[in-house]
Amino acid sequence: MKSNYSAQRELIYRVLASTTSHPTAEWVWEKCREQMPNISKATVYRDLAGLVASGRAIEVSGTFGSSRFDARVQQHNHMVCSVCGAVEDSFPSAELRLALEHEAQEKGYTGYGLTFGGVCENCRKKQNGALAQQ
Amino acid sequence: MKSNYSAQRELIYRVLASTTSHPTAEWVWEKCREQMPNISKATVYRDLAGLVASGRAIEVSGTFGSSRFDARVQQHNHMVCSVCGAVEDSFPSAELRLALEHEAQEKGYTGYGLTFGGVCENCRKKQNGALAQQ
DNA sequence: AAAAAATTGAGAATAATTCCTATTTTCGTT
DNA sequence: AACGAAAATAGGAATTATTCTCAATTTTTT
Repeated sequence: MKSNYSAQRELIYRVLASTTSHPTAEWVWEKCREQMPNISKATVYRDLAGLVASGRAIEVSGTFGSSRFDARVQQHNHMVCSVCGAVEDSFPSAELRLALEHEAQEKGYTGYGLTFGGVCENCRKKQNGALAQQ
Repeated sequence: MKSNYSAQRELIYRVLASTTSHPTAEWVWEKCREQMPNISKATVYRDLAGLVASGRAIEVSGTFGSSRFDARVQQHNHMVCSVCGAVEDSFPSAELRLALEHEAQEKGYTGYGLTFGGVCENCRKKQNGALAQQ
């Protein structure tokens, strides 16, 4: 039975769960080292990614390798394909846009970025193909 | 009069504005080189940042140096301070949360990340202090 | 056209993250 | 409680993304 246990993984989770400060991987590593002096940085990165993949943690405003730019500054949202990383535009319903603007105004924020996760059409096709072959 | 002009800056903007593909800085650089073979990568990074700063472009789902993690996986949003980069939690109104979930379901998305931009309390205090001194 | 200011190119430097692989740990089986 | 296969780790090298430095060039002002 695959239990996925290791002392490192548990420590990393405990450290992350002990704070609400949205720490970086580096910070988690430093904290972990206080209790396990030669835990490797690679392990921290690997296990944090695993926690995210398994839904036990989230990555705030995920980066996808490099920054992406867009000259169309009118407000619109994005969808990042969780399979291939492609970024697509996503245009919100009027209802959603109003709710977002209302929230921002109410709380004194100056702007927002909304990024949905999903699977792009290309990858969806491939997945269906793969499923059909099994 | 500061016109902020340079042939490189204009080319970089034209290249960015010519696509809807949310390119990386690297991609913009490659495209620019087709027309200006020894434009420097540093210039592209610098000028893209300038375009973002001046509102002529946006950075999709902004990264702030390093990835940030959070073990509290219940849905909540974030606010990134545009002055110091601090990440705070932001809890949406019921209205907004419903609108977001509705949109995601409607479009077949699997999740979303909403990050507001703003100025955290700390920096707001400092700004006010700075203003008062002028 | 000269002086001043702003911007650039090129590569070095830094930062963040991933890769490599020999070694160690885990865990079901004996 | 030892065995062995599979999974995970440490540590450092490698890679990737981005920023920095500064002399040279371009643009703007005079």
